Amino acid sequence: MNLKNIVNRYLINALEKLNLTVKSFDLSSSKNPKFGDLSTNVALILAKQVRRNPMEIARKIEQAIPIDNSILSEINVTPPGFINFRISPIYYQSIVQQIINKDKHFYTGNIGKGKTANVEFVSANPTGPLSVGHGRQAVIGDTIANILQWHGYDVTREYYYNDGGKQMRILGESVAARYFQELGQSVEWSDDYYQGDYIKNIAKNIVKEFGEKVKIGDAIFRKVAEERIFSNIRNTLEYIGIIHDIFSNEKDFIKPNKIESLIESLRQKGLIYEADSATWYKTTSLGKDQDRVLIKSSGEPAYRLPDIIYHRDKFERNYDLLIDIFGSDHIDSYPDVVSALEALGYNTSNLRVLIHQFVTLTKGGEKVKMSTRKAEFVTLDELINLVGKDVVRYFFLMRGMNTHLNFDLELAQDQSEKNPVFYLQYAHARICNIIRHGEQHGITFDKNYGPSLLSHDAEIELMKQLNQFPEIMATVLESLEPRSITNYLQTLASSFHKFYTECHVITEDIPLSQARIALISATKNILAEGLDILGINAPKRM
RNA sequence: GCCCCGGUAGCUCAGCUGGAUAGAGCAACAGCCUUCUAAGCUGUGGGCCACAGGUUCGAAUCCUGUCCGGGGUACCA
Repeated sequence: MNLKNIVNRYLINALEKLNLTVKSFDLSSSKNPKFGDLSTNVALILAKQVRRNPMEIARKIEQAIPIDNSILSEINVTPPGFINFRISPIYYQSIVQQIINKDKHFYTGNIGKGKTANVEFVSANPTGPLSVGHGRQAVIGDTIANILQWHGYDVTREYYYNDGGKQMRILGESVAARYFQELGQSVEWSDDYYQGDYIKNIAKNIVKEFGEKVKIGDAIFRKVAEERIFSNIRNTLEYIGIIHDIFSNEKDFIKPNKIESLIESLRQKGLIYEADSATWYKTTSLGKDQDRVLIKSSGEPAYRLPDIIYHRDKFERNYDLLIDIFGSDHIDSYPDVVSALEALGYNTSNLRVLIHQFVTLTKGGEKVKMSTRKAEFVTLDELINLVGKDVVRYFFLMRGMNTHLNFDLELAQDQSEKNPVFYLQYAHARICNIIRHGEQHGITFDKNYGPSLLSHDAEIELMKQLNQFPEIMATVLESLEPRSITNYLQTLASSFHKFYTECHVITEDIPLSQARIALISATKNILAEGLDILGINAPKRM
């Protein structure tokens, strides 16, 4: 059981003894160590209810809590009515043992045990290489999947794409145009065409593989382009450690019978009408300011339609938790998908849609506009080559997904050398080095070490941080914001570096050395565990 | 117009399910390596938490309004 639960129980017992009831109260780590380790506002909340002085109530509660020296060393009350708990070093010392003994509490959660989850992310159509913008979503999605796995979920990583739409047609035409240019023929060039060099390369390859006799409108242009681009996308994803379990193709969801059945279901709810020879979804009756087209007058489905069918399919697959990760361009359309699913009778409370803001790229202070079609973008590959996989992942994870991430390319490399990710990795490598050093001097880990020898301020502080890990993981499962993990690992690493400068591990004092080896081993385990969740390497040497 | 996000140190950002003195990194300045990795540690300077109201014992955090910035608002996906 974790520390908070233990103290919480003390409080509840005390309240019962005093015949006090309260709906909810806060028990959290004290921001200022002066006040102890944990503080609660329960007396302040109660004061309002019973109309009495909060200090008076706090003192009563304080007296009703027994001091158990293995956990609590002190309780005190401070104005305006906080009750503060100081935790016994004995408790923190026991944390190190738990971590070393691989206590499950530190290595896995049980909330998702026996449950399934699906995380849909990236979902870029194969019209060009992944950009830096896609990278943010890719890394966030993969890490959220890791977080769910840590909590016991059986996670499916899914990539949804569309290779049948207008954009793909233009892609094929763009390649064809380059192909004929390559053969020295003059072709009509449209501004709509994709302009990146990768298009030229694909065209050159078609010349090489299929010769010079491919005709205008041949399906080969699009087919080869899609294959090439898709394999490139997969390589890029693999490059930063991401592997999807399922690739879902829109084609499988726009079959006539599926479309008809969906339209009919919605029509029965009075949400469908025809106008201007198109089929409309009456989003105004669901609070939107305008209705949306589901089937264009040409008879083709508009993109919302397959999205709805696709999501219905995911619901039918009966996951316990569905997560969609979209860029902010979806902000307006996903509520329509959700409302349609609700209208169809699905319980959307187990669907979580996470919207992240786009990456704003600047080059020497000037904004770089990103457009796949105009080939104005920086590819994810280029970025990874520039700064490395670990930095890319960390960079995208350390900021909240609601921030408009500002990324200056000229500073990217510069910043990477001072990047906080090295701070974490360095802590891990340093520990490995100390352990090696100990081995060279015949001082190794001994499970009969004396935990009570760990009593230096820097040691206590480090143990306190270790104790936080499961709690951080629990809050991240709620918020689905990986940045809490990066923030936590920073403070953990900081506590370790401080410990390192103040306490020598390998010394002539063998018992103390062994106790400290236990402490740094536990620290190493948690650092590695955290980095693993982030998909970042924990190096043994740097 | 409508919707979503943001506005915290010179810069990039934490902190935001309300708590006690607002933090980190970078940049600037001053220190610390004859013993485990200086990619580290210690210290100094730097803030009307955009602005104005409100709720509260208590607001950077919640509510309302204003201003500024980013994005979205297609019978493109």
